[in-house]
Amino acid sequence: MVAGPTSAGPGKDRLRLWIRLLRASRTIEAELRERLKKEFDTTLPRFDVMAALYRSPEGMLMSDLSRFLLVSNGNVTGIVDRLVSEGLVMRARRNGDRRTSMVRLTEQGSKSFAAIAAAHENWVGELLGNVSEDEARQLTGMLKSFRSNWEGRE
Amino acid sequence: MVAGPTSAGPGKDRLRLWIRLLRASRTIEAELRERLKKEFDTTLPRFDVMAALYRSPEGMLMSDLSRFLLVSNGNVTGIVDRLVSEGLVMRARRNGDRRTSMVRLTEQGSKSFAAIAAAHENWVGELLGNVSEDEARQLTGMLKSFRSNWEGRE
DNA sequence: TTATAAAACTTTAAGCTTGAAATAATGGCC
DNA sequence: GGCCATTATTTCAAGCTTAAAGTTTTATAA
Repeated sequence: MVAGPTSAGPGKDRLRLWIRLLRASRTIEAELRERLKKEFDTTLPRFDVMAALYRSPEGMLMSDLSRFLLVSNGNVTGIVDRLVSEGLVMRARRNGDRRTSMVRLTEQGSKSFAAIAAAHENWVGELLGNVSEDEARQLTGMLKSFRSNWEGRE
Repeated sequence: MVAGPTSAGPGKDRLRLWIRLLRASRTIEAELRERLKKEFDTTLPRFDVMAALYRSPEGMLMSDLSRFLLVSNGNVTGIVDRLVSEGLVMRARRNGDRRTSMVRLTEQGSKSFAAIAAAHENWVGELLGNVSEDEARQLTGMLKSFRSNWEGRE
């Protein structure tokens, strides 16, 4: 979805907006992915999972992770598997329900993430450098405002 | 990159903006992907390639496609291979340079794309329904304005 | 010329991603 | 208790994606 509208007409402005939105996020995403790889030998999906877990020290269910990250269940399984094998994440069995397990960062994972997150924030600040903090707040508000349109869809 | 900032401080507003941008585009992208699959049995990457080719009836080089779509060379090879095997796209040998070939839509591909693109535009109009055309133009302008920051970075 | 570098692609290995099917455990309900 | 739907997760096949290595062709230039 990176190409432009193929003709003129009503509704084209929204299509243009969508295309710009997509190009912007893809460009930034590609740059962040590359830096995560080069500087920390990790990936964006791993970073995403660790970021989610960092916010929930008590842990998260696989389905929580999947819902929060907007990706499929099976996807999360694979990423968590790899993080576990790297010692950054652990699955804790639960007494109540043997179908589920709480996933949380190990101590090593938590330390590791804190370092990456700091760099990550600086990168984003740099990549969005010519958006003033005011503009950033304004844009964020606009994005928030039209979020309601698809909220709860997925 | 879907999680929120892990603490407060300067630069946080840009991080919040980035996270909202990413969530917005991922949500819309997921919805479009699902509809492309259900309604037309195709995928977003295929649609992207076809959209690019539709704009260039004379054809595009693989490297043009790759640059335009912001994806790697090898990636485009695979997608075009599949589109060729489906009869939607063709590689035309060139006399001048035997390393390259012009990739373009077949007649079937062109017809097929036109139908999908019409639906696609309606979907985007619907998903961004509560952004007025005015707001859309305004947001588009803002996104364009801070594009210069990473322009040409790739 | 004829090496040698550069350009355009393709191939490969590893990982990400989805949707669908399979497993396993739980929670009603008779 | 025993059946049955539901829930939570994993597995699977197919396709997407990248970076890096490999191939073929073209351009440079000594």
